[in-house]
Amino acid sequence: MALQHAVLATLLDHEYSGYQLAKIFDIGVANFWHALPQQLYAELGKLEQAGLIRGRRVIQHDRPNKRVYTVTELGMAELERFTAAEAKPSFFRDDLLVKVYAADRTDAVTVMAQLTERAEQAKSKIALFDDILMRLRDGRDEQEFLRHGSRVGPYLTCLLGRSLEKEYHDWCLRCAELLGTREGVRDDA
Amino acid sequence: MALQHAVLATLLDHEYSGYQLAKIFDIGVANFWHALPQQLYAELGKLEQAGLIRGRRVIQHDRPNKRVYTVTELGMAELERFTAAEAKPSFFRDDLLVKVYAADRTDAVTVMAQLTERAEQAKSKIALFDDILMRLRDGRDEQEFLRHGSRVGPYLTCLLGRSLEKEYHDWCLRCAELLGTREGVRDDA
DNA sequence: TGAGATTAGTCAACTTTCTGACTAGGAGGT
DNA sequence: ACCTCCTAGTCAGAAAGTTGACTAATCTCA
Repeated sequence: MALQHAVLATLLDHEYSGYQLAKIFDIGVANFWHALPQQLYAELGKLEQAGLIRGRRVIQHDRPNKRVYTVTELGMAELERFTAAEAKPSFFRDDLLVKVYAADRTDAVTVMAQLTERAEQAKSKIALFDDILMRLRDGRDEQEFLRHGSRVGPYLTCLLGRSLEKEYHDWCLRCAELLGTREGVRDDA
Repeated sequence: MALQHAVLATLLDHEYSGYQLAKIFDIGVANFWHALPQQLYAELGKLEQAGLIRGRRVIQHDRPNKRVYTVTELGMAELERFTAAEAKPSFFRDDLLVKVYAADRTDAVTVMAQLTERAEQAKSKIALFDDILMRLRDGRDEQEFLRHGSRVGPYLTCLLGRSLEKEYHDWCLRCAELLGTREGVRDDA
């Protein structure tokens, strides 16, 4: 179970409330994990009970009060234990891939449409990553920042997210085009 | 739930037994999905009950008998329905990313070791993909095969798998090197 | 002849994740 | 005054995925 560790890692930079975490894990800006609000609230409860994070009530006057969390010493120790432990094999799951796999037996035209749409989404995600990367660099040169910046972890994971999204984008367009030419061929027959 | 559809898509090319599917979904040669044997046997049971696949007992003399499955008309209809329906957002989960995210607060040396090891794994996975791609092409030129081959779906998903693995590989090495130079910097201090 | 690997499949218990409905206060517009 | 959106969080139940132990036949090698 590593949602726990993903939460701990996120809380390294900032104190966040469940609601804020929910947004981070929802859009997947964090990019390496995804979770629903309900899961996060539950996880925060368990983490606090276990003493890995500490919650603090924040009174707000313009909106409902909230509870924000920070990582404790124990939490840091747990993160270190996790880092040293063997990683579970990563996995990637995607409906669209299943559709492409079957595309020449189902409906290639529908799949093409979904591929081009997904390419668009990938494009805006790349733009979002570029935005985040720029903000993390905060004016510094990338080489300089990576060598001497104090917190490069989030930058590195963002770089990977961007690369993968770029590959995915190009692949979508290539597939869509290809399925198009094949459809064309079939129409001739 | 799309394990169901991943199974249907896999059975398009061949009839397979639960045991064979388990191996395909285990190593993730299928690459777009992963599942344990227990899940697959359960899923095959449900799919057959629902009439989406049909099982056939195969008597073997050199080893235990088995039951192999093929997609029915109803199953094809379901795949088409799935193809037309909206795709769930894809996701990618990875312990190593969580570790890198936190690396400059935990143990960069351990993470570096894991990055180089993972790079090696990515390399052999790429080799495996190249192998599969070559077998799918079966001597034909890629352009030619993609334009006129009868079954390009599996080839296309394999191409994506290869691209993503390549990016992941390069990123691992880049991160490991970078964390190394930073560690060096810290040692000087 | 016997041990160990491979093929083939099953059962039960558990954890994790997802679906959907719900409370509650304040902000902003009409 | 009302309606809707946003912030903040909770609860219950179902589905999906994981862990671990188990049966049973056949093949290989010593």
